[in-house]
Amino acid sequence: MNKLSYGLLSLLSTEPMTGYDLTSKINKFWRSTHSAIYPLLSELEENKYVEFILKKQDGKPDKKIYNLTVQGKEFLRKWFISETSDAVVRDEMTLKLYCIQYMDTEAVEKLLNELETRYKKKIEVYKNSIEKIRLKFSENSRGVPPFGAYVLTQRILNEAILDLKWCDWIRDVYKNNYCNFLDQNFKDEGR
Amino acid sequence: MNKLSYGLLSLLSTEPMTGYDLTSKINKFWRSTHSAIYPLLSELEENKYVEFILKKQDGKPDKKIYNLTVQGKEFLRKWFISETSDAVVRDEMTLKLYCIQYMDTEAVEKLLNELETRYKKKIEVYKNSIEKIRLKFSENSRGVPPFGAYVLTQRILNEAILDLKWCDWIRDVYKNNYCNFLDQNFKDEGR
DNA sequence: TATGACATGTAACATGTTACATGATTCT
DNA sequence: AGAATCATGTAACATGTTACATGTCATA
Repeated sequence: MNKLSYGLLSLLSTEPMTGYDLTSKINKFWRSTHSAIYPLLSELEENKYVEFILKKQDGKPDKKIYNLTVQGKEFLRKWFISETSDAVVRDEMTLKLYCIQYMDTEAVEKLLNELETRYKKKIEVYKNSIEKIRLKFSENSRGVPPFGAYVLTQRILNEAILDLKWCDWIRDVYKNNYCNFLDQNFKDEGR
Repeated sequence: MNKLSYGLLSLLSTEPMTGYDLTSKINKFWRSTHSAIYPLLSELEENKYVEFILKKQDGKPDKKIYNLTVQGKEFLRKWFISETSDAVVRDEMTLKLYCIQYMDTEAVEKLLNELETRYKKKIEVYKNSIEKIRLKFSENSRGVPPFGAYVLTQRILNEAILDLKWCDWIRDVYKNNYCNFLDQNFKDEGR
């Protein structure tokens, strides 16, 4: 089983959704595209872990609203308590920073500015996401509270805030002639 | 060009290395395996971005010690100042946490314990890595100081420390009957 | 009038992982 | 005695990305 398939079941445990919805929701936590998701949904359906009801629309293609089956729920539970595999992280930024001392100051400045802009934007986006979850839940308290999405969004926000501080730290150490960088510890004062 | 290829050039900018060395070093920041790296190294060599000298050994296969060429250095610089693509993150843990409110307390406890153990171990490992960099540099000050590896290692350590606090926070909110989770903000007191 | 959201799907290509293959030396 | 480290490589398979394909409606 593809890990992404479990992810789809996981999202469907909170509410019935279309492949389109799944694509946009899962992308906040797990990089993927609709081209990967639609075939997996078909496979899950063949294996009777999900089923869908067709909702006819005009103008747009008909919607397939997927839902977990009983087998899907059992399957989800088994996976949940099974061993969790390590995170796969591939961030081009890290590859670039590895050769930072090989590059001239101008190039380094450019990269650090790019990173800071990125993290600032991320912080804004995910702060808004949390606000949205808050609002949605206080508006209509029926339905299951999106606890999973909430804690995961909070994690991404935490990380982005920390990364921004880290950028600042790098700039400091770099400016202080990084040859004595070992004397300059990272200090996180919290928030 | 494959991103990983740039990563190999980036590592080689700090010192000449074998494919074996590259595999172990890059894996701290970018998930990959030797089966992907060796073919890319051959490709880089064909394109004259790297060259190697053969070091004969007995018992073990001969070593190929790779080094950047002038073209490789130019190529590295161009990449460094080009736009950086977004990080690809795929962490099974996040997929599991999404359906946390769907699972029973026992299963949730099991997962949170697993995560905490993992983060604690990571913190230890990367604290040691930083110590090693420190020691290595204070011992022999010849050679380029590994500034890139240092700041990247620090970042991973930061993240693991934060994730551990985050786990703690989740447990708190979860125990307090997570239905009113929206009143419970994550607070990072720093360290 | 062009872009983006909605909505589903396939095909071609690129990339990544696991297993196969070999084999000495050192540590537990 | 068995596992880990060193050291390189290939083959088969799994997975992921980009481009192709279609078409309406709302917004800028």
